[in-house]
Amino acid sequence: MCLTADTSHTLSHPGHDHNKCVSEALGIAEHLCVVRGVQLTPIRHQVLELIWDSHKAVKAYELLDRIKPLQNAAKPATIYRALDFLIEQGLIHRVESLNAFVGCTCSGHQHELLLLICKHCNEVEERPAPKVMEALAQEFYQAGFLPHSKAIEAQGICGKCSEFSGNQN
Amino acid sequence: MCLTADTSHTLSHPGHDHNKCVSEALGIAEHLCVVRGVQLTPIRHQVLELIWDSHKAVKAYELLDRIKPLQNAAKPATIYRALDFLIEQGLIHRVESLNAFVGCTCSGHQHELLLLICKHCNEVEERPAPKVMEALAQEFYQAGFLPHSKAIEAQGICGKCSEFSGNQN
DNA sequence: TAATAAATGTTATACTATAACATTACTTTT
DNA sequence: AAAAGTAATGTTATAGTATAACATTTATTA
Repeated sequence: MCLTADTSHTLSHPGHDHNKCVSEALGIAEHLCVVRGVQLTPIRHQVLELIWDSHKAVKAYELLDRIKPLQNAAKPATIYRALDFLIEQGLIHRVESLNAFVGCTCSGHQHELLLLICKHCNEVEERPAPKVMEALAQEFYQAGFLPHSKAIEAQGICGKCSEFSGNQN
Repeated sequence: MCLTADTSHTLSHPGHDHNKCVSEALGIAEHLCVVRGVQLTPIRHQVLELIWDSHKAVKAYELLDRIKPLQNAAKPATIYRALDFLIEQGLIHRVESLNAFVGCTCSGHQHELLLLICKHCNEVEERPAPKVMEALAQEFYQAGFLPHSKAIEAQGICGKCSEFSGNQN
């Protein structure tokens, strides 16, 4: 996980075993919560699982609809509280330019990454992008700016989708 | 304008003449619209002026409230249409992490910049950050990603504010 | 067990944004 | 100048995103 160039685990490539993605992500989440002494309650676990249903960014109200069969009493606050928790713990990202949420494959490591958002397949790829982060740090220093949080997002067409449209369209 | 390290025109420093900021920004906007053959109508001009009232990011409904004395019939669509136009023309930025809008000091030059958002004074500083952009381009290339638009934002404490809190608190 | 803190339930509401269609104003063509 | 077409605005309604505030329940600690 978190290798700069190898995206085999972060995007749903043809040969990609998504069950493995999910079980890895949930396993790491469970472990981190135990270590940190915070509670990955059933609701929080379910929301995380629903987010990990795909590599696409998911909307809060979509999660609400999808959790209702499991949690009859679910209301917006139910979802937003779970999302707040998961973000705090670095288990998911908020995609600012979409008002949506996506699972984090680097939980426990670096928290702020470059997010590549494909407009075609809607999947979001995380990249640690160390050179970008370094250049940003320099820029902050020059500006005398003390960063608390970053959002570095690009929308466009991912490699997979541009291959298809390039070759077949 | 658009100098990497000189922020004298982009942030309201003590010795900052904001009238000059505004008249420059409006002058450039008027000129660009003429050159491009697009209409900077009274509503669009007023919205741009309201945004330039400060270097802070402004919310759409705040603009709506503030334009009502001038445009009695103003409704949400009035504002959002004007905002869409101004963004298209590169005259303002949408700050994704705030759902808010800020004047662009680099209109006509580079459109996608690093935005430094101060949580204390709420001002937004634009920086071209060429090294960041270069590193991003490399990263896109490595990922096989074709970017259409970027949002590169940091929230934190700006130089001005950290000086004050550092020295006086 | 009592006290405290954490999480969830519940109602209400605030805030952000767009769709859809009517009307007006401006341009271009005839 | 009249007609046709395009761009901008008016207007109503509604969809979508998010939080506040207070009640209740569950878990933790003293």
